[in-house]
Amino acid sequence: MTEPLSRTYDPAGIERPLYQEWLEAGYFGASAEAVLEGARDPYVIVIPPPNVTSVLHMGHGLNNTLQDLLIRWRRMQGREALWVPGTDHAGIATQNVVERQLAQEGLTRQDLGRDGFLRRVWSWVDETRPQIIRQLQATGCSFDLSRERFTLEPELSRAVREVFVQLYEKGLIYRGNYIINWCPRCLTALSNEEAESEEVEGKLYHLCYPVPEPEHADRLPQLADGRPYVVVATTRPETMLGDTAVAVHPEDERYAGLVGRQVELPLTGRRIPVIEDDWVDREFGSGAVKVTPAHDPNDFDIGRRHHLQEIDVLTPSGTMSDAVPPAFRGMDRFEARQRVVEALKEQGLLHRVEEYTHSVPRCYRCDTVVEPRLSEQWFVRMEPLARPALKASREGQVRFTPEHWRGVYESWLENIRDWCISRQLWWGHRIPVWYCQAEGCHETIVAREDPSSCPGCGSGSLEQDPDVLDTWFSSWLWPFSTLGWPEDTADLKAFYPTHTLSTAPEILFFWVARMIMAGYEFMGEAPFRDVVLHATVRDHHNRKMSKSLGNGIDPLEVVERFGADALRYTVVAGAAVGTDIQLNYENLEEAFAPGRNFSNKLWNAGRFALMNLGTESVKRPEDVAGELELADRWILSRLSKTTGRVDAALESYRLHEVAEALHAFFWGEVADWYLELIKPRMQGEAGEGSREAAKATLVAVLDGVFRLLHPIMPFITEALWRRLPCPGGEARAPSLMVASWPVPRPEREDDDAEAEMRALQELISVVRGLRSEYDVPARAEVSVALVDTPDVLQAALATEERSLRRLAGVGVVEYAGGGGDDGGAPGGGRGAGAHAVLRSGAELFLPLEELIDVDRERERLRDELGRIERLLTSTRVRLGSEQFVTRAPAEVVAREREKEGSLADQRERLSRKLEGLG
RNA sequence: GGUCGCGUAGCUCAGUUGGUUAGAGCGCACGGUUCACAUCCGUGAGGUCGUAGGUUCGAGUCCUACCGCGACCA
Repeated sequence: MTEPLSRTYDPAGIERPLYQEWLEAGYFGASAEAVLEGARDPYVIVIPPPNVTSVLHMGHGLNNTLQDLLIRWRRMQGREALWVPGTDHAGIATQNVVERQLAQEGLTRQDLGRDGFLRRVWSWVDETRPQIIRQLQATGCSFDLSRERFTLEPELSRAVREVFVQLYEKGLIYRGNYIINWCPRCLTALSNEEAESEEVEGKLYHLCYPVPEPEHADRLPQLADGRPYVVVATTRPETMLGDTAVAVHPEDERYAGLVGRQVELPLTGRRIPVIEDDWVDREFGSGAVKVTPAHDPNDFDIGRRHHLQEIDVLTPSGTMSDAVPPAFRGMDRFEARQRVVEALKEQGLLHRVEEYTHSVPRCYRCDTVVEPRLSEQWFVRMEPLARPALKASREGQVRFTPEHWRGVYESWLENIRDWCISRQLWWGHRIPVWYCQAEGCHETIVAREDPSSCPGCGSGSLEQDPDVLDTWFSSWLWPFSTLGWPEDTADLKAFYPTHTLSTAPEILFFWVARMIMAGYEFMGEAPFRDVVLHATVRDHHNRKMSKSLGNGIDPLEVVERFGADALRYTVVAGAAVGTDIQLNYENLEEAFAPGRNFSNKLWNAGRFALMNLGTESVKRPEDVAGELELADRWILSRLSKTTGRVDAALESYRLHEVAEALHAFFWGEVADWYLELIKPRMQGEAGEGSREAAKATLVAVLDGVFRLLHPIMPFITEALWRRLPCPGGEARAPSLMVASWPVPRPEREDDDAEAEMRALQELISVVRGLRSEYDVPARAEVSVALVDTPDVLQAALATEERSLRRLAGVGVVEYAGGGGDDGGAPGGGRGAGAHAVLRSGAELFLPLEELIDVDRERERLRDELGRIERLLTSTRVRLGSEQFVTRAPAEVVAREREKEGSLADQRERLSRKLEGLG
């Protein structure tokens, strides 16, 4: 690709061919041999596998940009960089999507049967998987496609089965009847993490349970018919049909006589015991609690402690079961709620109803209200797995960015609960458990290979557990299953443990914590060193982007309209550590303006530079050291310092700072100043030596800044970089992707040059400001007179006076020694004009006889004087304090004294000028 | 209810261990287009850094309380 650069920036035109070229050149691939032979240090990231259900959203756009940035940076540093791509089978979500498709054809999954349904899902997934990879590629992802993985492929399924069997054999997997979260729409159990709580304004119903033996209840209130009663409160009145006790605190005197007696459970004709349990909060409501062991986790615990009956009043689809009185059977749970309340009211047993804000758990895949429900499921005992994962964080083997997530992670592990891993779905890893069907044999077989007969009785009549495993039960193995585990592969040896995991904070528990546990359990060490929790992408109303709100942004549309580089730059620059990123989905032009504008600037400035450089050979700055001018020394110094800053920011994952530093350098220094300063030199107006020095410097600077920018904006930088002339005809890497990462060059850092340039920039800016202030016509030249020009500025002007003329529209420049009577207005400046005092101390006068408004000038100078005086006062107050002088570091005091001197001088000069105006 | 985070320019946000005259992008206003770029150039307006105390020679930065917002866990 070396045809001439197009006049306007055309992202599609450069991105597609470049990506193809990189792919074919094999730059994305990593070699295990290179690592095992000790030739290179590995740097490894495994992708958080996108769900096969989803088209890419901006969360992916952001996260994969961050990963690609890190991978490209480390690759350029010479590390053997491996980024493992892949996708996740996403059990519930995928099954839901395909079932919805079937529904449109009037079919259910039962119509197709298990095998037929799975074939259908596979054929759909076979389309979406490559689609997702293609979408990621469009954003420039440089992952190693030869290592692409899918959680449900045979190799990874083998890892899942191995893990299940190992944990079962260690006694860490068990099956039992416990309270789980049940989605009545998906008809499956969910883990606690999959039931997402949402605050709602609901109601708290206070119900009356009559006490049939009044002699023990003299402290209780009485119903109209004289019966005493106990009040219990609930947000789910329909569950009262499954109550099997009322619990009170053992030390609650109000109910002392009642413990061990019974109360009537309304509507059911049942009587239930009053029990005592420490768990009850005496302060909450009446202090008495209804206990529904089959439908509430806390009640379940109480129930087990007191051996209470567990009555399941719901069917799997959320209707009332046969365990309730006939009047309610078959009724939907929410209708039953109303009917129970009405019935209680009729009987005078509804004490009161209060507005109440509480949280309601919903299914994270379909948003249906989840029911806590007693059910027989498979669980992982988590406490032993959590211990090393907790230690890893406490001792720093695993680090979090931003750091505060560490606390969130640790507190989750400290209060870990067992993990319900069975799902009543078809799409997923089938649980490797078989039950012997032979008469009298109750053998349960857990096996790596499908068994053909029962090891207990020899019967061939085996039935496999119909359920599948939680999707996360495969995802938690991802960092090593993708590398070939349980085989002891070269990849595993070379690339495990990985280095950085970048993901969204919302899956810290679901995924990150469990991966760390699995890493220690099966590999003996953490799966990665650094966990980067990135920003959440929100819309301009600060709402999370979601499909249901319709406020999402399609990254592909952004890539098509503005380019992958623009997308990447925008999200990197927008996502500061620890903050969210806001993007307006209704106005993509505005939302992606930062990246779009910067891409365009890079293109145009780069194209301009290349045009000027032409095709002649160039030298290295070191080869023309004697010819380097102020601007050259300055920009080389700035490049070195920017390189150091970018490096430090990358090392500590302050990625937005990388973008910011490079934007400020390229646009604010290279394009706005350096390119402007060297325009005449490039034309040869200052002689051949000057031209060569400018060219050598320009090439060195562009080479450096393109390398530094490449991880963020790989396409534009590559397109421009490969057209740069090679200094001294040296060989250059075939692609910027595999060019070396720049290091700071301390020998090029030049504080004098920087100070001189600062003085020159200030002068030019002030002249421009005064021109603008007094509406000097754009093309009119002004004269300037300078008094008491300090050395730095003098030095700058000695070589750059022509730049002052050109960049500030200045004709005549006069210098004067200052002091004396002609004070603020030397030489031709005796008439009216604009005055300024520079920070460096120089006085500036612009004769503007026709344009000047003396009153306005006076006011302007007074404002400036006021500002300087305020600063001077605060500086003097500080310096006047002996405490400050003695206690503050000498360096700070010196700086303060210097400031005082400069401010006092500025004040002096400004007041003289004011007096001069009369 | 518990834990944590956040309140800096009209908007979105930087501001690394307390120490240059508090910054950027977007937006806005004014001026500018023959030769890199109007996705641009130049200039400018706009901030008592949520409120009140405290620690300190010195606080946007540390501490406490309060107000407002958010997240996670119950």
